[in-house]
Amino acid sequence: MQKNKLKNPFKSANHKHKKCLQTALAAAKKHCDAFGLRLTPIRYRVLELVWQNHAPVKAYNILDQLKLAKSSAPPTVYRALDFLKEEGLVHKIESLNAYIGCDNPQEGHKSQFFICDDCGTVAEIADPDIRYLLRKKAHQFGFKIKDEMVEIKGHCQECRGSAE
Amino acid sequence: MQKNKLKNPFKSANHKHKKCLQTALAAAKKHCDAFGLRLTPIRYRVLELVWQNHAPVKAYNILDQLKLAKSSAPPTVYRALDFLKEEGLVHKIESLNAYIGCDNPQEGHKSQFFICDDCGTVAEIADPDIRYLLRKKAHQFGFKIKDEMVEIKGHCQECRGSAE
DNA sequence: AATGTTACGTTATAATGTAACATTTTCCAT
DNA sequence: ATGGAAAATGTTACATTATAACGTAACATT
Ligand SMILES: [Zn+2]
Ligand SMILES: [Zn+2]
Ligand SMILES: [Zn+2]
Ligand SMILES: [Zn+2]
Repeated sequence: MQKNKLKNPFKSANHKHKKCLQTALAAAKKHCDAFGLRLTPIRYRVLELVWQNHAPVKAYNILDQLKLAKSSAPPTVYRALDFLKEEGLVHKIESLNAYIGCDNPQEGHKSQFFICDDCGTVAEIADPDIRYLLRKKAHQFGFKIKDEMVEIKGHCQECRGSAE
Repeated sequence: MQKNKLKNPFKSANHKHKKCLQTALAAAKKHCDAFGLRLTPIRYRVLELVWQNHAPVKAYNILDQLKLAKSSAPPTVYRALDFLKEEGLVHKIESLNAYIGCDNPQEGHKSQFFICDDCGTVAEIADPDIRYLLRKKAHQFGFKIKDEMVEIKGHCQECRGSAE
């Protein structure tokens, strides 16, 4: 197993989040342009709302915020989320029924999530060692992997520090 | 990384499932006896229904089957499931919102699940290599793991064989 | 018997997610 | 440019999953 260097994927509490948001929105535009996909106003707005921070956002929370501008119904949100998921621009955190923006849409969509139970922040990593090991294990009993969900709950470094 | 031998954790389609059921129920009784816990008729019945096969069972499916005997409501099922989860006798498959009996309640409750999209069968493994790797990765950025969800979707050996 | 504790019953409702169909907008070939 | 197909959105209704709140029953301890 090779050494894959891993810097802390958690964002510090005082990072400049506006930059995260802008980067994500720009990357989404670029992605959709490149593939001839339509990042419509609704989709763009939903993506923006998913990216309001690094904690997962619930579909009905997004819906409430859409309603502030104009009357909307659940399918509006779920359609936009489905599109964004499909394109790897957001991920669903299954254990929370909530959605989070993808850091790195271009590099494939199989990631692992570390979720801080204290601050709610989620860190996404796409670690080749983990994926390799899962594939190796699956191979041992003839299982062919199509999709992977790895969601790890616990306490992030910042929250552990401040808890003492 | 040591070699952990891994036999196929999937049950073949024609295995003697009555035995799985009996073993699980006996293990549950033993566990509850040992810890002074009450495996009441409702809890026992719900466990039995969770174990009707090796595919995850939905709460409202269990509820429907309880209703055949007597009028029941959602809290009845969810309370029983909560108890059984707490004791590691069943697991919730988060990506399916469904429940499955635990093969091996005594050895801790952190497992990985391999889910066949074709036959619905779920295999549970408790692989130390996977857990070790996740802990190692988490440690690299100061994350303290409290809970782990690893749910892998794909096609089991039997279904792959018959698909050709 | 009185008390505390755990489990269960019951009703209502919250939270999450889809089906189905009508309407509008966009795209693109003529 | 323009008509028709395809894609996206609007709208209503509904399905599914889960919990809150409150009361009662069963069981154990004193
Ligand atoms: Zn940020
Ligand atoms: Zn934290
Ligand atoms: Zn079996
Ligand atoms: Zn299968």
